[in-house]
Parts: sequence; structure tokens; C-alpha cells
Amino acid sequence: MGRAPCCDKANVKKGPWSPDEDALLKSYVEQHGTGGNWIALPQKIGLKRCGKSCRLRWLNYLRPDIKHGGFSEEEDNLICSLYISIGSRWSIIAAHLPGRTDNDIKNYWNTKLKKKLFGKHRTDRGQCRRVGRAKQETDRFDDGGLGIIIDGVGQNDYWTSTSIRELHGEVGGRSSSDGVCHQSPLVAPSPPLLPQPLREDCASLASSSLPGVSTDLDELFRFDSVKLEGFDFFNGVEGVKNWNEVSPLVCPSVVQAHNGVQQW
DNA sequence: AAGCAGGGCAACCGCTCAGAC
DNA sequence: AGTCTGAGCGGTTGCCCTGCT
Repeated sequence: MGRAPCCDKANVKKGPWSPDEDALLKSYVEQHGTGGNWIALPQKIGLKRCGKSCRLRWLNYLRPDIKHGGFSEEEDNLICSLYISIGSRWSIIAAHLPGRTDNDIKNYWNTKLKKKLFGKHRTDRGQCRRVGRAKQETDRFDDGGLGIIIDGVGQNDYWTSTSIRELHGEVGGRSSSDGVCHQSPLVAPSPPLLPQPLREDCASLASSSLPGVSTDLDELFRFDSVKLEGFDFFNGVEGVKNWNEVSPLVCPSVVQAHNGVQQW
């Protein structure tokens, strides 16, 4: 059975929000809250918008505590470390960056950090875009002929589905229902790359309110069997013999981890 | 000056999950 | 137990802006 649409698509406005719409939504939510029902909210205030659209607009733009742009180096490093450790769990990453939204971080990663981290070895997005914008263009790297492609559909045995779910749950998120943690091979199994305070943070985060999760996290953060699976390819990559050369700009923790991972 | 390519960001889409019934 | 519905997530797309030729 098909799913009923969340709103009447024919009577819903799409596209950029006008200042008036912003003001209307903002003032209502500030005064009354969302009422726990985003779907009904637009009708209440006379907005011709989908409830989901209102929610997104509020969360990503209108919330009072939102920061836009101007990512600090610390934030860069944190995003990189987290991405490399847990993959594209933007909501989890955002939870560690006050004032940042998952969308913001996602965009920032896709447009800036990816390039910082991997340099210019990237499939030309522009070309793809003209030919037909498809999945490959946004989430694929090209290694410049080395045969490495990250397509975001790898599987990761290191992070158990339960662990990801629990962490995700802490920030109100979801994970895929197939019980498999879909991640790029690159980001697959590298919890050792998480900075120590963050590992502790994640561990306590999950275990404090979620009994039983600690076992998973213990497993996750066990470093006696540290492997840099997924990073293996870097070992043979010409020009990346020393991780300090990967990028002078980001992820010192990644570089440290690779150059001296046994210290963990 | 015009046209094109590429970058950046806001917003939408489709999916899953969790809770209510 | 099964179904329905809203919330929330990650991926993708649209569009505007800027820089280059």
C-alpha cells in the first residue's frame, strides 16, 4: 500500500522562503512552539508550505542559536575525525557542534572539507552535473587513476548496527532498517581515530542512558586490534607515503593516528 | 561583454523508525 | 500484531553567484 502524502502537494509552495514566510514561522514557533506537530503547523498559521519544509526551515535557518559559516579549525578537525570514524551520520556529528545543523555540516563537508582532506582527486562535479546529475557526482571520489572509488555503499563490520543505532538515537536520529551500517569503505572502521575525549564522550553518551550499549561501545573502542581497514589504500598511494602530506589543513588526528596509531 | 564551468548553499525527496491506535 | 502517521535522517537537486576564457 502506498503511503499517504504528508501534505497536499498541489497547494504547497516550494522553493526559497520569503522574508514574510520566515517571519510568520519564526514568530509562531517562538510564541507557541511547534505543538509537536509540524504537519498541522502550516495550516494553523496560514502558510502554504509542507510541514516538513517548515521543520527544515526552522531547524536549519530560523532557530535562534544557529551559526552559519565561519567554521573554525577545531570544528574542521572534529568534523573530519567524526566523519572518518562514523561516516556520514550528520546528525551525530552536528550534535557535537553546538549551533551547527546537520545540513550545514553536510554541505560544508561536501564542498570544502572533502577537498581539503583528499585534495583535488575528485571527479569533476561540473562535468557530471551537465551530463546528468546523479548519485555518483556528489558522493564519489576519483583517486586520479589509482582505482579507488568511494561510493558510499560499503559495509562496515566494525561498527555494529546496534551501536550506530544507539548513538543515533541519542540525537533523535534513525539508522537504516536493514540492520547494516552502510558506510564508505574509507570511513569504515576507524574508531581509534576519534580523539580520546570524544571517544569517552560517545561512550558515556550511549551507556549513560542506554543500558546494554556499553558492551557494544567497549567493543567499538577496544584498541588492541587496531586496524586501519579502509585506509589501506593510502599506504600505497603515491604522494601519500607520509600522512602529513595528505592535507596540511585538516585532521591532525587522522595523520597522527596513521603515523603512530599504536599509541592508542 | 557574453557565455560557460564550477562552487556553494538552501531546499526537496524518499526512506526508515518509533509511537499511537 | 498490524497499520497508520509524524518526525527525522541522509542523499540529491535546483539555482544563484563567481571566476575564467
